[in-house]
Amino acid sequence: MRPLAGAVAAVEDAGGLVAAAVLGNAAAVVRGPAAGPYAPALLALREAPLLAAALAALAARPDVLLVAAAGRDHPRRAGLALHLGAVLDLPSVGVTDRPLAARGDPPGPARGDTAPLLLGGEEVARAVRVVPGARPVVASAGWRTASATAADVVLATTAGVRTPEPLRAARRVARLSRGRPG
DNA sequence: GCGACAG
DNA sequence: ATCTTGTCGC
Repeated sequence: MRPLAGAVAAVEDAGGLVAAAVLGNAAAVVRGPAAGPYAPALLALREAPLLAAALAALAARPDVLLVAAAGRDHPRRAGLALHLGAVLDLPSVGVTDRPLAARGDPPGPARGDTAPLLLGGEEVARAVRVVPGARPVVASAGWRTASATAADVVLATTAGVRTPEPLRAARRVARLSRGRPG
């Protein structure tokens, strides 16, 4: 799994979003209206269309897609990260600050320590300690990926900062093109 | 004041 | 998500 892509959406204004996707040095940005209002567990209905467009605008396809949203850690086991992977037919991983529906004990204090996050007795994500002393990150299993893989990807794309590099890059691109004409 | 459920 | 203030560590 070499090429890793990251995708995030930022708020442009009331009802408007800017979606950014990055793959190595390449980046794609798409701006447009949100497909719907924000509602917990229904994020895909709001951001999936624009994110899919941004990812489709990328010249190459990644081996794994990282999305700033939940994957299988979702009431219906189908968060935005899962939707995007399915629609684009790409293995995907979800990364969030906190679990949406899954529950579990916190991971150990050392970088690399992980703890399972369960939903109905099934492990759907893993709490990952990326930075010692900082809150763990949630690595959610996505489209065709297991939570262990999600945790591996998160650790492989981070060093001293909690957020995976592909997502940081995408967020930066999105914010830079926000608030401008075009 | 209470609770808090991705972004 | 986004904004802002304040504190801490390197």
